[in-house]
Amino acid sequence: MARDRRNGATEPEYASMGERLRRARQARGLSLRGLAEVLGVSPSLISQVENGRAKPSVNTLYALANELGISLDVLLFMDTKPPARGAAEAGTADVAESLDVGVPHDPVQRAASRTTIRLGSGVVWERLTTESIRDLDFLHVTYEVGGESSPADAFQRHAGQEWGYVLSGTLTVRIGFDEFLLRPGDAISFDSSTPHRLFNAGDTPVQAVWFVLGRGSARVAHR
Amino acid sequence: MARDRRNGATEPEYASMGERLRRARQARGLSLRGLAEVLGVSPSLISQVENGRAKPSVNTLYALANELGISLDVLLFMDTKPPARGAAEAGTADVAESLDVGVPHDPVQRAASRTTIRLGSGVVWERLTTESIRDLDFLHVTYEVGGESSPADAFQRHAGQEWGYVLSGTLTVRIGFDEFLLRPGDAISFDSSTPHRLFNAGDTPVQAVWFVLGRGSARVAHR
DNA sequence: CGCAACCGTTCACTAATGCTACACAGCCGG
DNA sequence: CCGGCTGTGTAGCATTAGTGAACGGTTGCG
Repeated sequence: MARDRRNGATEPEYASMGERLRRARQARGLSLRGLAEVLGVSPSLISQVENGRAKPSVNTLYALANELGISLDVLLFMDTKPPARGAAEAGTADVAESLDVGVPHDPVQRAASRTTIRLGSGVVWERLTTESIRDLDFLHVTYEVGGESSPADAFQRHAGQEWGYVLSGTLTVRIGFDEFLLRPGDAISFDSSTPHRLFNAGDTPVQAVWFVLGRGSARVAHR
Repeated sequence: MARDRRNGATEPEYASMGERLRRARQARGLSLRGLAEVLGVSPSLISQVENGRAKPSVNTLYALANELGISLDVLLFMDTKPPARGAAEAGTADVAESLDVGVPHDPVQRAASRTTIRLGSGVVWERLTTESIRDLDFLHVTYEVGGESSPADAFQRHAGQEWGYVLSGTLTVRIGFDEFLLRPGDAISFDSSTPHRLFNAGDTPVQAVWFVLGRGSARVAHR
């Protein structure tokens, strides 16, 4: 009979799912009873689910994911998912842990009063934080028409990872041997150690929000 | 005042979920009975699920998604269906798009195909990365008019730090006892362990890019 | 030191429902 | 007419998701 599965598990691993749920809940500072009341279920149910002793219904699982803002896919498929490459797994946890240095006095950086750096080749960086932070850049970037992060024959390569979101214009990104065209609303994330080059091949300026992590040190030391 | 917290609001739309399932199955050329046998369930169950007459258990839903290679997020969260961009043929294009969820190693997250999570209180999260990453969220956030990250009397509090950039609308941010009004172009960064609450007190939706780091890593000390 | 108010965990019971079995209607080629 | 395929409804049973009360462990206050 074809009853047994060839593709391995047909059943989610409720144990690890419970752990992920627990961590998500605790990260939100929610108590077991508090979350239970919001969802309209009993606290014991959530406890049992988190400990893998009970399997929630789709309704409650949905509500759970919804309330905690967590993806159902990572919740259920985490173990069977293909491994992430590059930017994904590359020690973001370490970076995050060592980042607790320094909380800015003024959290708000107004659009009008940004610190601006004009780079040579048609690129403008505007800092989106009120003070500079070690190993972290939160930037508003403008690529003038023809602007480029580096000459056509020279690629950037540095430590860290970066994430970008294009506000307007069309930004061309080369990462390794791959080339991507980012239009407004598109986002990108990649490991900065992969040679990359960003330029504006369009006919309107490109504006984007950029987030660079761990640029300074080879690998942010932890602990 | 928050909306009804108890029941109702947090429930997947089984009707549209059934439609997506049906199209995914048909796109694979699977008959109802054929799929049923592979999964080890009865054909009538699948028929009922596809017609929204029955709610599957987590087990069968998982097996279903697994076998059809479809994402649980697009399956359950109703508004995850991205509008086809320049689609040639309606039916097949839709199905094809919803089926290629497993695109691996793509650094680019297109605006049209973001994974979307609709939170209860007028807040929509759209993931700006192609895969979910531990301890890191890169998000496009929408606060509907009156939308709020948490009820007026409940503040968020979790591990990590976050950075935000407002694209449009006016976002009110309360951090501890301070309140800030963010207009388009303004940015903010703060420690997530400080109680905070974000809401849209304006009369237009707020759109923002958000970056959260280390949400799941360390647990916040409890008082 | 109580005492209270939280926290999460356990366990037996039951109300709810996921699922099956079976019968049914429609369509096609022989 | 078949025999085989498609998907559909219904009745009912077996499973289980969910409850509520009790438990032990911390924390903080008077």
